[in-house]
Amino acid sequence: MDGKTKNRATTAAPVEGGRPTLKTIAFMTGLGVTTVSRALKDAPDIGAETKERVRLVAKQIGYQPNRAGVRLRTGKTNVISLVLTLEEEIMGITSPMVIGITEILAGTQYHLVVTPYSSAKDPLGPIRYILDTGAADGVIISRTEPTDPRVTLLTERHLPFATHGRTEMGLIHPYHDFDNERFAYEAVRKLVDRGRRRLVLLEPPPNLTFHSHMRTGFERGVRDFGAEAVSFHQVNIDHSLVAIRDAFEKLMRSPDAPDGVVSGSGSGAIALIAGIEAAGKRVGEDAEMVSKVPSDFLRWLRPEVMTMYEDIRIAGRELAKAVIGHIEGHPPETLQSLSQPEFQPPMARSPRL
Amino acid sequence: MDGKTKNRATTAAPVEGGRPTLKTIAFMTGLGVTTVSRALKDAPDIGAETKERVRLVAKQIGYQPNRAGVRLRTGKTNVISLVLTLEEEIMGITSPMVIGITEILAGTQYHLVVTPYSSAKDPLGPIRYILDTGAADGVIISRTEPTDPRVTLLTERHLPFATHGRTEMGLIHPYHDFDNERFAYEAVRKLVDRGRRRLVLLEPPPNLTFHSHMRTGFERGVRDFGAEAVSFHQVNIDHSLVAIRDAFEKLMRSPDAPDGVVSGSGSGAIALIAGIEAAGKRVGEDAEMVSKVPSDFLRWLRPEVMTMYEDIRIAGRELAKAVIGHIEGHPPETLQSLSQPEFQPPMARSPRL
DNA sequence: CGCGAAATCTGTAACGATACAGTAGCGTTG
DNA sequence: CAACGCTACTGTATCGTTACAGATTTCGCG
Repeated sequence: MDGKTKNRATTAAPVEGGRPTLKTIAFMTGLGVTTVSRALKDAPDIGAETKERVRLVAKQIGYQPNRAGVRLRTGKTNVISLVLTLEEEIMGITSPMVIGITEILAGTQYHLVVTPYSSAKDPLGPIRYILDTGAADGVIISRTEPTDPRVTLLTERHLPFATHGRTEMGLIHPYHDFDNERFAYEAVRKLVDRGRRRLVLLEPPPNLTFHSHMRTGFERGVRDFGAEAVSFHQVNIDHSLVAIRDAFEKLMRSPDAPDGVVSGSGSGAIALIAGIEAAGKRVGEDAEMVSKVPSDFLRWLRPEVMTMYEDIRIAGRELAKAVIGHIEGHPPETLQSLSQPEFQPPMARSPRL
Repeated sequence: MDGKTKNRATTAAPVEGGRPTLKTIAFMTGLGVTTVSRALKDAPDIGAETKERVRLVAKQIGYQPNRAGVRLRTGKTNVISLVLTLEEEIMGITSPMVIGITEILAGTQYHLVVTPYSSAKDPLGPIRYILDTGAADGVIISRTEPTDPRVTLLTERHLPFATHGRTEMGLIHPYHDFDNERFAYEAVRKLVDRGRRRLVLLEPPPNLTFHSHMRTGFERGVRDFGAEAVSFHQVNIDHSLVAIRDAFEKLMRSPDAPDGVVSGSGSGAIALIAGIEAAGKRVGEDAEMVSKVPSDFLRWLRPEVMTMYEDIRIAGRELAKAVIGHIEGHPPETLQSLSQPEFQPPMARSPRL
């Protein structure tokens, strides 16, 4: 047919109707597939005008690279995996976490895949799966432990990740954390300011890193502000609400009963309140309470409890930014963040009523 | 070298160390790549013994098909996409939903990808994206509307999906729903049983299908049990807690004040309680309340509120099963489920204290 | 005028899987 | 015994992309 035009776009006109590929653009521009590919990546050996032309056509026809093609060829999955325990949390912190992560990923080519693992018996399972199958370019993990085998494994195998919570392995890696030490310290200050002296802490489970953070803050506060720590290790925030309530009711009925409580979780606080009331006492009178919360229900329903808000959505955002930074090769020490607790102001009453 | 053995496994010995592929198995068994592929899918034209041998080797070396390879060749993504609004819900129903879905997917080859869309302005955005890029084999959507353009689009384009909530388009499709009509009806019964007569409903936003379900149940209850409906349409469960509280406080201060409340959401209930109390009245005395809840916080903190539990985790499971069923070609009418409300028993007090 | 370098562009092979169109071997049948 | 059909297996092409190793053209410069 046309003997003049070099037979570019190798085989023939691409089948119409389907989704556009590099071949489509190659055909439309009269360029080679390789050129188009390189033009779209802004490679240095492609002419400026050509790049412009390719970009224009690509945008016009709504070209989007085929993820499977890229993944097969390069190994890049463009996937971030959020690894979760199925058992995780009564009071969904997963919700805002997922939302926060996707907010960041929405501006990128990354997709979020949720990878669960059942029961604490095999936390390495999903990590191994991701490593073995190359399922993701980066991983976000939570419930971080001081010596966390997942962190070890991911580091060894050079898979980028970010942890919600810190580790204590002398290993610098991306993380986001809430300053739980500071929270507990300030909580104690608040209670002492209000005349409370005999304090208890409903602590995180001992295996997680922020257990010691919170304990440290609590104990430092108790020392600095001249209070007294009442022992309460029978339960932690991972226990059922019923277990927490029962244990705390018992404590409140005993001669050791505290007059101030710091709760490491919002749902734990609910159980503590129930325990106090089951013992026939009143929150805000017989005992005052400060709790870390992921929402503001408690503030609405029990304004007498002082709360510090931990914004999980922001945590999700920070974690997403951190993994991506890690993937892009930024040094891990620049990918760490710690968010500071702030007391929530008392509930605003509507001014106009 | 060995002239006798036919040169099977086409090129040469696969590079060691990497992850096993069909080629690896082909090399190990001395079969062709095609044979291995077909053996693993239990194709009828492969000998029983050969299949056995291939399966054994595959299991031994931990073969897992490369998702990108499959996806590129067949178009099957093995992905289910959960489409969410970023703004969605204060009280995370996303958490248990995600958990429920992954519980089901864990037993399959499917991965869960969370695809968000910002603001209600473009609910079709993510759907189009998935359709255009072939990003998933199936989709789960929520906040379903009576005439839902997403459902129309997905149906037209034959992409399997399941909706959380029903539609009213004369179109049979997979869904899971909570029986909100029944909930409201039974809620009214409960209130009337306790001597309440002037009732209000805090309703879902009018654009969602379950708005009319809940209203219908409410109104039918009001008729059947001889109560009276007090108008309260200024706000719905999508409004801010502050807005709900203020509106309800106003109502409670007016001569029209109701003595019974049905709340379509747990967080809404919290705002209603605040409204009642802001008006100087008491929940359980001046007005009684029944609420649908996704957790049991309310029961712990405000046992005077009667609650019906909607198990979102189960919804997640049902939806996952439904999409997969749809993908596998089961008729949609067999992929519909409706979960029945149940009153929650009053909080169990610990017997041993 | 010839030659090398620079600037652009290109074809081929490969990633791992599968659809498709075979082929080889063997027993049956007229 | 030729033709046929069946069983069991195989090679090739292909999905969309990119790495790599050219190829072509232009231009400066001796």
